[in-house]
Amino acid sequence: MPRIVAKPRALPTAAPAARSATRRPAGATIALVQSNSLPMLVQRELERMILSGELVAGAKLNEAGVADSLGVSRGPVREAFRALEESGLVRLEKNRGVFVRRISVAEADEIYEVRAALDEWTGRRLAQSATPDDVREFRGFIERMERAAARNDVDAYWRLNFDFHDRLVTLTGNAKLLATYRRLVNELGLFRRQTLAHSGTLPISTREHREIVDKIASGNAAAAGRALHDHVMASRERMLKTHGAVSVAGAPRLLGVVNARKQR
Amino acid sequence: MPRIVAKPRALPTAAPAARSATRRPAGATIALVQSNSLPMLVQRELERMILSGELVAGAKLNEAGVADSLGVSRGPVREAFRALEESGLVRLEKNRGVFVRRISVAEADEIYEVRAALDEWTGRRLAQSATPDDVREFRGFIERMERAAARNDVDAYWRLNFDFHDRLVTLTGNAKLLATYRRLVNELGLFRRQTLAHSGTLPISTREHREIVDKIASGNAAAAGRALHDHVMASRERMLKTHGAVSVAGAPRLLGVVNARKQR
DNA sequence: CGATTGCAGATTGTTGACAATCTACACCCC
DNA sequence: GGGGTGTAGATTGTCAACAATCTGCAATCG
Repeated sequence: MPRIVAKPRALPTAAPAARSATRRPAGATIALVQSNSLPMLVQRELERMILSGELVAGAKLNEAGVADSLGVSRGPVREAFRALEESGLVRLEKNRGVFVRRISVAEADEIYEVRAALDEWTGRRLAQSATPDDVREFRGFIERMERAAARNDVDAYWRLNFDFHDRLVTLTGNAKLLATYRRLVNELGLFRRQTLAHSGTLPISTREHREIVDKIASGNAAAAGRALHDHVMASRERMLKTHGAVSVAGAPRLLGVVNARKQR
Repeated sequence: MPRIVAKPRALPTAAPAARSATRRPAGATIALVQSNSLPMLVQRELERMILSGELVAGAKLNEAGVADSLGVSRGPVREAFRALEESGLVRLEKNRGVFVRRISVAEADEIYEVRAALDEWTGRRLAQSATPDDVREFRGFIERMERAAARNDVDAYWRLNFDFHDRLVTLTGNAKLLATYRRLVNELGLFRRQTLAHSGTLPISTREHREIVDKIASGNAAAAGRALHDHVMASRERMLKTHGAVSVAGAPRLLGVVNARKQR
């Protein structure tokens, strides 16, 4: 198993500043150090590392190692680990260590279903509350996604897709929904071995996106909700296909789930 | 503000057992002490105290105090605090302390909306996957709820209602959905100043519950989803009413939310 | 008399050290 | 030679002490 060392200068520019505390750069960040404790900083840095793929799923996180590389002691690191465990990004095994969580196909499948439910609600809400400006912004996203798809830039497409969906949920104005949604997407991020990697599916995804925005713009709540729901479930199907899992036969939406109990 | 002291013998029966570790009762729990670290125990105990109302919203939690009363040092307590913060039950203020979170009406409102989305999905799924045994179990719940309502036992009713809904989500077989649902309900629990307190609404709630089970039993996914969605939104309305908040005029379902943006 | 400043006590943030546990490797016995 | 056993090293769990920060009160000055 690969011993995790983490970049030596991951956070050292921030840590000393927080420690000396007496002298701060200038009239700069006054309330910034207020809300940022050491455990918070460590948590955020580890989260960044995990979500960026710098720390792969299954990797072991060494307490002392992380503490050293970040220039803090083990206490704050342990606190950060607890928070990350609760947010679902790492798994704690008593006396064994902490590991970046590995999401199984079955679990990813579950997450997709929950996401579909949240996104359907998002679509319904936006169909009623979205302003013309909002719609213009969404169309801007789609335009950029089309350009990215045209030049087969999967990375850029992925990022735009991420931002597009995040923005949709944000504009519902429901902070709790956004927090819930982001937690799920983060966990799903642990799983993405480039699900929509092969650029063949990009045009399909783009068409679905356009459908979503059109339905939102039309003000038809039910239709917009259905469009978003189906889009997420279609993504789920694409995921299942690329992972060779036996997809439930039939239509992707609420069919063929007779023995759902089994998937525990 | 009331200084929290917590019951002196809150956990001491468990703590020493975990510490001496050499001698365990009998051939009893071998793998139990394996998975239960001190921070986990503290977290669970504090969670229980908060959800049971033993610690009221807004109360300050003293690190040393909690550590003393639970017979551990401050380290595990701090780790438990971090986990509880991430799960949304407490709020950490740097250099000020940790406080049991206080949920505003606006936030509770948001949570109800997210819950409605999840419950709608739950209803749809159960309409397709629930077995006759499941339906019988649900009807059992309703029967008991009716009896509790008949004798105006609001506490018993509340507990049954809680278990009923939890069981619904559990039987979908989607663990991630269940975890997400419970997190939201926990946070909502911080808010319950007996929303359905006055027993007048009990018959209404019961009628809605029967509707839900009937629709699930009928196998009509869309109708079951709608029944659960509407039930949650009706609960939301009852909550808003008892808190004197200005409920959005009009039908409770997806109407009159023209300026949703403002509720941030 | 009101506002500000300084101080004392209490509380939180962080650290390093010690104890318990696990892992891996070498050794021994059959 | 194979399987079990014991020990050394490394890693995690827990703790107590030190440093930094905050809160409340009292004294002082305008």
